[in-house]
Amino acid sequence: MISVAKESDALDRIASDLRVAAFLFTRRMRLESHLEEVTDSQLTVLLHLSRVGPRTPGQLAEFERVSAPSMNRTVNVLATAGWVRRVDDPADGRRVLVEITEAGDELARTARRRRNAWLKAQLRHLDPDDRAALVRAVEVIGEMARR
Amino acid sequence: MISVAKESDALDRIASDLRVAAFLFTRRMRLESHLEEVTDSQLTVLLHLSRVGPRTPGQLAEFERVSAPSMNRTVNVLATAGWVRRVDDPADGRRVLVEITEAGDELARTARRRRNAWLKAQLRHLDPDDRAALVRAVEVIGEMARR
DNA sequence: TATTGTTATACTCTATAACTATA
DNA sequence: TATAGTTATAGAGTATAACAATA
Repeated sequence: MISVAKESDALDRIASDLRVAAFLFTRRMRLESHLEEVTDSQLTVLLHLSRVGPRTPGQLAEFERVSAPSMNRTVNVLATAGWVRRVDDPADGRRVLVEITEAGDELARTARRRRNAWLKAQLRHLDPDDRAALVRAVEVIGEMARR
Repeated sequence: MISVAKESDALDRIASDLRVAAFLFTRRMRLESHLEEVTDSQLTVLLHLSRVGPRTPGQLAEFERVSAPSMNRTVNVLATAGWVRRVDDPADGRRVLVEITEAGDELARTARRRRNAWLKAQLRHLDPDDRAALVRAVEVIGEMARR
């Protein structure tokens, strides 16, 4: 029974540390983003659209794991700013496709570079073992988040 | 020059993947927290106070990497709910200490258990190599966030 | 004058509930 | 009746600027 308790304690420790690290890391990245035109969440949607092409609001919400109204607001902001446009789906009158504009695509590229600059500088100084662990952990964390 | 470009591209890829993973993971954990009495940010402050004892609002803000007014709002919510109290520093009239109450300490313990449940279940199914990579990566990410 | 805490203000992110239009 | 999108509403988190009190 002792080993079961130890195992549970160890997992507890990892869980707490991981949660705190992810939380602080997310905040720190937002701080180091130096974005002016869009917020972090907005840029994330923009980058997704840039990579995968037009998507419905519902698909975007599911992918980003947020509610439909929440995503709708983000799309509104992006559309008002001219980074995306809504296009009616000719095959189904209920559906709408959100499409990145040329200006949006341009912005996504430059903003992504700016946003990654700080993090890349951090990664450059890691030793190879740590970097390898990080790469594997990123996959694991991503899978857990999406499972 | 090619290898320099490759290195930069590789770092770019890791940076993007890490950012997305941390972002989604944080959202997913908030979703799986099942907290009613406090939000995620509030509980984080509560747990910190529970671990390290009374701290000034300024110290809390610095530790959590948020602005002083932002932390002040969080402390206000916690104080109104009775989870913490403010105590004047007798040695320096400008300073205030934020102290967790007994009820707050009790809440912190039970809420922490509830919040970790989902994540622990995920961790339990990882194979040992992945878990080791995760542990090391958590240290690395935490250091980057706080550097 | 410098430091610590707080208030004022404004904006983003988020969710649930309700509503509209189409299938 | 079910689905997709949207609007209405409300609350939390965040920052900058301004203010108050004390050292």
